[in-house]
Amino acid sequence: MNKDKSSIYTISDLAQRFDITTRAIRFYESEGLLSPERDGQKRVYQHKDYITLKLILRGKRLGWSLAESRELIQLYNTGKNNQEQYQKVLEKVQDSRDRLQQQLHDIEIMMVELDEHEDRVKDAMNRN
Amino acid sequence: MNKDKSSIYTISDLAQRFDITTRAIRFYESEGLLSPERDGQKRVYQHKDYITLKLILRGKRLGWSLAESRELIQLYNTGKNNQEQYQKVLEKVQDSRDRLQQQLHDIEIMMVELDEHEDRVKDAMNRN
DNA sequence: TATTACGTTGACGTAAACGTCAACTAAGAT
DNA sequence: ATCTTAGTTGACGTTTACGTCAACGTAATA
Repeated sequence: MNKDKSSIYTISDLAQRFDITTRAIRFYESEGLLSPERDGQKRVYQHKDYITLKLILRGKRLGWSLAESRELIQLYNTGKNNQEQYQKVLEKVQDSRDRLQQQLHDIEIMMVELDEHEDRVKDAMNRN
Repeated sequence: MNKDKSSIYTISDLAQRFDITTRAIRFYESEGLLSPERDGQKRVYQHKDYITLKLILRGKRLGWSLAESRELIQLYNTGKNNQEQYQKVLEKVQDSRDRLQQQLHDIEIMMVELDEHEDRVKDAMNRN
């Protein structure tokens, strides 16, 4: 547990590392997902902010809205045993999982249908 | 291959079957994804339109834009061997597949972290 | 000291995919 | 003849997640 100097980031540090814009990071803050410290007027990000950003982007990949990710983040931030929040998040995770299941199914069908389509097209060509 | 009478739908028939609004269906048409026939001014949908709608919604579940789904639909509609279009669609399917892979990974991590969080919280409670 | 680089706060713009009226038409049912 | 019940075409509104200026502050550098 060493307080590494590298655990301090500027806003553009984070932007680079996550390949997002500083505008996005500021927006997440304005939406209550991040709350970095300040040095004067400048934002200073710590390791925990890095972690939070990782959560946000993971949520985005899963199709979560920022409001949804905010609930997850709040769950982690308050060290409390908020069963209600916890259940809500769990449900959301389950939803994502269900959606993934459906999508896997969709992909399968799409591949099959594309194959069939190719077969038909080639068949039609050979008939000439 | 019987031309079943049930393969004719009104716009609200389709809306019900797919649990979407008629507004959405008209919008898809205005975007060039559907082109139903008309009986006077009324839209009349056939089985092929039903199929197309299924494609659209499958695309949506996979996170495709309507423009992307339109390419897929055009591929199917022109019975031609459009290799270029075919490749583009194949790539898109592959993209979706890659995204799914990443999402599965994200879900796993999220579950683990939620578990860990719960453990920590309960641990803290037991220390009192 | 002037320039450059980076940061800040507004404020307005944007794209996608519809939602939500409003005003009108056409076909049956009463 | 009138009332419902769909359906139609605009047209404008809405949401989310930022993008894109503009105008300004600050700090290191030439």
